[in-house]
Parts: sequence; C-alpha cells; structure tokens
Amino acid sequence: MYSYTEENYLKTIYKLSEQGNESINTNSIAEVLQTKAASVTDMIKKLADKKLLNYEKYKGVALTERGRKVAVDTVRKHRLWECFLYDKLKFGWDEVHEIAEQLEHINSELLTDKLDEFLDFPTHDPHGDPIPSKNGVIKKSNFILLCDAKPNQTLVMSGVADHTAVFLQHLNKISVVLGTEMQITEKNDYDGSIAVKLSGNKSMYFSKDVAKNILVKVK
Amino acid sequence: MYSYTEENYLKTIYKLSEQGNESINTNSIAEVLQTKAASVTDMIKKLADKKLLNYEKYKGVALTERGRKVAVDTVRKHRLWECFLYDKLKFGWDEVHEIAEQLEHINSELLTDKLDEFLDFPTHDPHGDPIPSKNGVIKKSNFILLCDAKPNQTLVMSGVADHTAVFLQHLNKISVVLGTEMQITEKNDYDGSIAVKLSGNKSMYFSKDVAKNILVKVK
DNA sequence: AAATATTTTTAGGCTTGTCTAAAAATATGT
DNA sequence: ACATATTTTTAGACAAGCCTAAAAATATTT
Ligand SMILES: [Mn+2]
Ligand SMILES: [Mn+2]
Ligand SMILES: [Mn+2]
Ligand SMILES: [Mn+2]
Repeated sequence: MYSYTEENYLKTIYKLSEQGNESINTNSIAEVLQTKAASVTDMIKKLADKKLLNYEKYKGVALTERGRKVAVDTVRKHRLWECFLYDKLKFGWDEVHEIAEQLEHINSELLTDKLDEFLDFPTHDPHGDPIPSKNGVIKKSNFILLCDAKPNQTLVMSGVADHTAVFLQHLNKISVVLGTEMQITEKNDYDGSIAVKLSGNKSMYFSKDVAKNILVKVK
Repeated sequence: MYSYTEENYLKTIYKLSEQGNESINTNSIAEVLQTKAASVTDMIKKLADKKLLNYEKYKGVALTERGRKVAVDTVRKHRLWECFLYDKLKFGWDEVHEIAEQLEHINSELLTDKLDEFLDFPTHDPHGDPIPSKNGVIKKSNFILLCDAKPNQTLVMSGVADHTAVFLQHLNKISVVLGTEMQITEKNDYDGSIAVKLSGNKSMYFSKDVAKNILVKVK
C-alpha cells in the first residue's frame, strides 16, 4: 500500500507530534530521518497530495486522520515484532529495535493479527512502550520519570525514555530491567543523583543522566 | 547488503539453473519476474559488475559462487519464514509463500539463526522443499512424481511440483497433505489417472494433472 | 545461402527518493 | 525598523529500477 519510505516519514512525524510539538517542522524530520531538508520538502508534498498530511508552505505539517492511522499501524507492527524477537527468539532488548525497523514494513494485516495472537496480545513492548490496538487506539501509560518520583513509594521500573542500545546495555549491566521494584531513599539536589533501595535491601545509586531516562509507575 | 530487487533476480536465476537449464536466458528471467527483457538486461549488467554472475552478451548468464550464495541464502530465509508462518502462526500452506516473499529480504544473520533454532532446525518447508543449511548446502530430496511411482509400494506424500495456491487448496479439499500414505492400485494409461488406496482402505482417484504435481517418497 | 522469425541489446525516457547550491521566506537581534 | 541569521523551498541533477521502440545479433525456415 505505502512504501517503506512513506511509512518511515509518517512514523517520524507521528512521533514528533506525540512529543508535544504542535506542528512539525522540516528540519526536525530531516534530523530524525538522517536526511536533508530539501528531501523532506519533496516527500511532504507527495504525502500531502495523498492526503496523508496537511501542509502549508513554511508552516509545517500535521498528519491527517488517515496519515495517523498508517503511522500508528506501523508503530503497532514495530512493537509486536519487538515482542516476538524478545519473547520468542530471545534477543536482548538492546537488539530488537534495529530488526523491527525492517519488519515493521511487512505488509499483511492477517500476519499482524496472527502475530498478535501468537504473542498472546501483548500490551507493551520490551521497552515498556504501549502497543496500539488494531483500530489505532494507544493507551497512554501513566509512567513518570524516576527523577520526578517521590521517596518512600514502591516504584516499578516500567519503561525507558532513552531507547539507545548503549543506555539499554547500561541498564543490563546494573541489572535494572522492566519490573524491577525500588524505593527512593535519597534525592540529591546538588547533582540530581538518586539513591534507591531494591528488593533484598540492596541499595543502588543512579546518576541524574540515568534517573531521567528511567520510567517508573507507582505500585 | 543487496537490494530486494537484486536478491529476487539472483533467486530467480538460481531456480532456473536448478531446473536443469545450463545457461539462463534473458526472456525466461523476464517471464518469471513479470518484467521486460530490457529491464533484465539492465539488471544483469549491474549484477555482473558486482561479480554476482558471469555474463557475455547474447550468451546468457550463470551465477558466480558469490551470487549462488546470496540466492541460496534468500531461499533459506524464505523457507524458514514459511515454516514459522505455518507451524507457529497456523497459516495454511497455500498462504505462506506470498508473505515469505517479503520476509525473505529481512537482513539479519542473527535473526535467521535464531529463527532456525526457534523452529527446531527444520529440514523441509511446508511444501516439502528442503531448507538450505547456513553454509549453503542443499540436501537433494529423492522424491518422485506420483505419476511415475510403481504400484504396490507404500508411498508417502512428501512435496509438490506445483506451488500455486489453487493447487494447494485443491489438495486441502481432497485432504492430501504432507505425510499422507498411499499405495497405487491402478494406473490408467489412457488418461494417466491413478487410483490409490489410503489408510483405512479408503480409495481415491487422481487425474494426471494432479498426479504429475504430487511428489512422493517410497517408504 | 537467403529470407524470416526470435531473442537480446541499446537508446531514450519515466518515477521514486535522494542530493547540493541557490533563492525565498521567516525569525531574531539591536 | 532594519540587518542578520535561520529555516524552508526551489532548481537542477543523480542512481535504481522500470518502461517502449528500434536496432542488432542469433536462430530457424525454406
Ligand atoms: Mn523500537
Ligand atoms: Mn520498543
Ligand atoms: Mn514460497
Ligand atoms: Mn515453500
């Protein structure tokens, strides 16, 4: 239906929209897609012709309902494939994204449905991100950043704000995975570092750089 | 590494070579790929530049060792994905080929290896075709056509010569699947039809058109 | 051997998606 | 308000992969 490239543009614009940005500008799309602004302008015009987004010269773009559906569907496929790679093929959570970038473009609605069923209808991918439903609904998670959490609550590690392989590998190294429970025992205003108590009374320190990229939910 | 299109050309040339044809001519490639001879000539020149095949003007092409490896690897991926779709996702054997045509181009050696392991190292795909090993070895099956088999031997349905969905659906309809055992009770020279006895003494007739597309092995 | 038919290649052009360089529009600073 | 900086668009070009029409080579008939 839509090309690999078109789906990537739509997905990028969708993700930028979700990050608060009201209307999406050419340069930010170019940066995410590692391409040039001129190329983005070209593609934007084509997507606008196909009614996948609204575009006014020099004013940025916004997805149409149709464009959003294509984007969300691509995200759905991406995250389902990540679940497959992680749960079934035993890839690490730092390895799945790159392969899912390819698999998300496989075009078969029946395949997506059967994969969903095979995985037992997962609600979140290996990074804690929610999986859109078949009809395009995304359940917003009420996760908060670890650096914003209050002390003396039981927190459950539930996602990441930084999806890079290096960050995920760092979490592997310090044995912090989805589901890890912790309580904040100390917040240091000076450097933003946080001390937590894990199960078995083990304690651990997070630098601000780490604490601001860990998503937790209050148990 | 190689494009979707390049892999499809190499796979096509490989399959034509396997079918006995010594050197492969432009028109036959065009026919399989549903494209035009002029396009084939263009691509052949590019593949020759990349040392994936040997080409002499007007003399046809033959894969190099390197080209053969890429082709066989694509076939390996295709058949492993067919196994996944059939065994795990419960697709029908008439549905898997089309989706595998997309999945065979996913580029990750680790993914292929892990998929192979997840499927418990299958040796044949849902159509009875052998799965090439990681290092490119294909074990030739000693299957024979049902129409060429002798009476009074126990035959095991082991593959198909016609891979079209309509043929596979016909076999579904008459409940002939891989593993079905039979003995030929009668061969009619007049129309090439064959009568067989199945388990439970059920008898069944195959027209020549069907019998010449069923592969069996002698038990 | 010559004529005819078929196959293959070339020539030129199209679409998709990309690029660089330059022009135009918008935003920012004083 | 005007000058400067930044962002965006346009213009023109390129590679991949495809096409049609014509030319060249090869194969088949007679
Ligand atoms: Mn991902
Ligand atoms: Mn993810
Ligand atoms: Mn197939
Ligand atoms: Mn098959």
